[in-house]
Amino acid sequence: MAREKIKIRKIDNATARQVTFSKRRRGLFKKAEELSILCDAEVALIVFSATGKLFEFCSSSMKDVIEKHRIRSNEGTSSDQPALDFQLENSDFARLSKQAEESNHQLRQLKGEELQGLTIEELHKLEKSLETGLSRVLERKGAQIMEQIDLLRRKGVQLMEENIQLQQRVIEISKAGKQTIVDTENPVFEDGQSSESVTTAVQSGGPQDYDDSSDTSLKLGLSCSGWK
Amino acid sequence: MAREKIKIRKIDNATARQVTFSKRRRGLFKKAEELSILCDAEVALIVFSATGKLFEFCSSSMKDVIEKHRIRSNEGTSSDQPALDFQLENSDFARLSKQAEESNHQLRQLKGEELQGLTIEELHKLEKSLETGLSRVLERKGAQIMEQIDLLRRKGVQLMEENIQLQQRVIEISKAGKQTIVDTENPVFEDGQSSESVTTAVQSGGPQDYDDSSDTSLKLGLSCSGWK
DNA sequence: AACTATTGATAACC
DNA sequence: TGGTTATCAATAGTT
Repeated sequence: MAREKIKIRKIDNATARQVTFSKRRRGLFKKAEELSILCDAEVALIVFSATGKLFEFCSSSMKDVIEKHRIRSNEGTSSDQPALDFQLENSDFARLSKQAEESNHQLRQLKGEELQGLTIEELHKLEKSLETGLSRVLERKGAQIMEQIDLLRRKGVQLMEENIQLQQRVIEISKAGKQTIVDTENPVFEDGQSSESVTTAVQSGGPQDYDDSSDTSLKLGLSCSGWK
Repeated sequence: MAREKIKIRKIDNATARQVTFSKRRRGLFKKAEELSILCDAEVALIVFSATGKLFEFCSSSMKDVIEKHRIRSNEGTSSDQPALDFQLENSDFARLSKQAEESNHQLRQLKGEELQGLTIEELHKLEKSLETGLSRVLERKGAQIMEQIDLLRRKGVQLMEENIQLQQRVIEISKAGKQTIVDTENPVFEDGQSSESVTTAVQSGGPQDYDDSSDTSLKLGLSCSGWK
C-alpha cells in the first residue's frame, strides 16, 4: 500500500519496525472499531508491542468479551454448566432475554436505527416520543443551568463580601504594620489575629464549604464547551 | 475504499450488513496477522458477530495473551482467580438482568424520565442523542411519505386511464343499447362483452392488484391525522 | 510529523 | 457466497 510493496515478514530495521508498528496499529484499531459499529459486532483487540507495551480496544466490555470467549472455548467441557443453563433457560432466563432484546430494539429505534419496515404511523409515534423526551431533557437541563447560575451568583456575592472584609483587614493590618514600624524595629501584631488568620479567612468564608463552589463552577465551565 | 464513501454507523440493511461483516472481518484479521509478523507484536483478536458467531485470531496463544492482559489490568489486584471465574461463569443471568435494567434505565431517560441527578453535561449528551434519533426518524418518515405519495400518484394515473376507457365503453354501450331498442323490443348485446364485463373491468384495471392501493391510501390517510 | 506515490481494501453490483 | 470494478483508505518510503 505504498511506494513499494513489502513482503510480510519481520522488519529488520528496528526503527522502521517501530514506525510501522505505530502506523499499522492505529489502522488496525480503526478498522476494528469500524467493523464493530458498521456490523453491530462485538470486537476485542489486544496488542502487545515487542517492547511489552499494551494496547487494547473493545467495542463493549473487554471483561465480558473475554469471558464470553472463555465460555465458548470451554464448550464441551463437562462440569455442571449445561444443567445450570437448562435450569435458567426454562425459567426466567428466556423471558428476561426476550425482554432485554425488546428493550434494546426500542433503544436502537430511538437512536434512529432499525427503522426499516416501520409504517409512517409508527415512525410518527417514535417522533412524538423523541420530541417529548427531548423537551423534558431540555427542560431539566434548563433548570439545572439556572440552578448552577444561581449558585454561582450567590457564591459570587459571598466572595465579594469576603473581599470587602479582607480589604478592610488589609487596611487595618497595614496601618498596624506602619504603626509598629514607626514604634519599633521588630513588627508585632497587636490584636489577637496573626497574619495567618488572613489566609484562614479566605478558606472558611461562606456558610457552606468552599470546595463545593469550586466544583460547581468547574463543571459548568466544562459542560459549556459543547453547547450550541 | 469503494464505489462510494460510507458513514461509519450501523448498516441498516441486514443482508448488506452481513456481507460487509464477512468482507471487513477478513480484512481485519489479515491486518492483525500482518501487524504481528511485521512488527513482532503479540496480537489477539476476538470477534462475535451480531448473531453470536465467534471468530478469533492470535499470533501466539490466545490463553497466554488473555492471561497477560488480565495481569496487566488487574495489576495489584490479588483475589483468588477461581472464585472470581466461578462467579462470572454462573452469572449469565445476573449480567443479563443488569444489562436489561441498564437498557430500561436508558430507555426511560430517553423518554425524559429519571433525569434527576444528571449533570448538565450528561443532559447535553442525552439531548444530542435524542436529536440524532429524531433527525433519523424524520429522514425515514420523509422517505416513506414520498414513497407513498409516489405510489398514490401512479395509482391515480392508472385510475384516470381506466376512467377514460370506461367512459368510452359507456358511450359504446349506450349507443349499442339505443340501436337495440330501435331494432327490437328485447335488448340484446351484440358483441362478446355483456354488461357484467363493465363491472369486471373496474376491478381488474391495473397491472398490479387493486387491494394494495386501497390499503396504501388508507394508511396514509390515517397517519396524516397526527401530523403537525 | 508531514507528504505522496502506490498498493490495498472495499462498496456497489452481478 | 464468490467475483469484478471503480473508488476510497492505508501506508512505505521519503523529507
